[in-house]
Amino acid sequence: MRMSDIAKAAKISRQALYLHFPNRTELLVATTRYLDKVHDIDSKLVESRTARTGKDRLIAWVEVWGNYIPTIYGIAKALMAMQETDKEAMAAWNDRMQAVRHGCAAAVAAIDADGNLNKDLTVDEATDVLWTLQSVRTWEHLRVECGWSQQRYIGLIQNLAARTLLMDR
Amino acid sequence: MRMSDIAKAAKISRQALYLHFPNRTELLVATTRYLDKVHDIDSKLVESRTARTGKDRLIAWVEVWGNYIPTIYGIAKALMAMQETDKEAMAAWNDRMQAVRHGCAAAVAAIDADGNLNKDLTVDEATDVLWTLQSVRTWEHLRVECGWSQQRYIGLIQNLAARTLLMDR
DNA sequence: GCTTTGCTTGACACGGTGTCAAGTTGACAT
DNA sequence: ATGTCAACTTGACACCGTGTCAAGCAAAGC
Repeated sequence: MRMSDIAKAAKISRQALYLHFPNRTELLVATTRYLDKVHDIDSKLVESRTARTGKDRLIAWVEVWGNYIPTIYGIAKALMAMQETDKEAMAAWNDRMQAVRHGCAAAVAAIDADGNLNKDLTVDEATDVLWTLQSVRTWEHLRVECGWSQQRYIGLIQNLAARTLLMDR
Repeated sequence: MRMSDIAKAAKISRQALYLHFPNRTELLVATTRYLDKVHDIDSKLVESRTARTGKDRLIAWVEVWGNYIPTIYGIAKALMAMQETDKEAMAAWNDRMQAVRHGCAAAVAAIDADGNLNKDLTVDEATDVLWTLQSVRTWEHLRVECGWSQQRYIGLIQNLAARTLLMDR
């Protein structure tokens, strides 16, 4: 997606884009912010925190974030591609991914509070594992490379996360 | 890594590079082939197949491939970055990743032959899951983003793969 | 001594980003 | 109706990295 493509789609000149956004990176970042607002992701995340047990919360969290990935995937891919060259893009993307990590940490904390966390893992390790399983790259691999359905993806990650993070049943 | 950087490192002119490789993609692809040859990855993979049980084979396979990732990571990253724009780079990378998938499939088949495969998963699903856990992106996420050591990474993936693919103990 | 091979220098086209200058258009106030 | 301002347009250009082309050089092999 070049600036000229975006301009064409918006039916303005390429130069007019630069009147609104200083550069490509800021345009992409602004778009993610806009998507977050439109889809009201924050309130959905809060909902996932109302679950009673840590396990339920984990399942809910995986579903909420996992189902949000498809809506941001296009932008996410573009932003990830710019990370190598653009420091600002990197910072913006890392910032958003840290927010996801906090979601993971909250779910892990809830499990731990139940005394239900797999004893092989520290809280930090468990958070990293969940964060990795929930990453856009993992979603991309299963959905795009492996051709899985969204439903199957969600089900697998829930299963994987439960098996890995919860104490042996 | 620009062509001029590579030329400088090789102490030849940028143009001389084009006398040896038609373009950047082919240079990168040739480098992966060279690395495979130098590190003799094939024979290492064969070794991992001598393990007696499916589980042992899984553990060995995760270790062999997981420890090879660091040596190809630089090239892999460059090749992955070109996938969006360059069809040839995409084909080359996919080809190599299919080889990894075959390794995953072999390990899963060995587990299945032992009658030890998690009944929630088909052979194909199990292969996809292992392939995802073993992907360069997952390695990158844990080692670079999360700052894990190589040893911890290997241990986790072995643990995760065993917990997910093997029948409940 | 002549040819071939592998390299060099230097120039240039192309595509994409970002910048700059000058001109157009329509809304609004006076 | 006139002036002003904001939003936009067109068109040009610099920069960077890839890939191409031409001409020249230097050492090896016959």
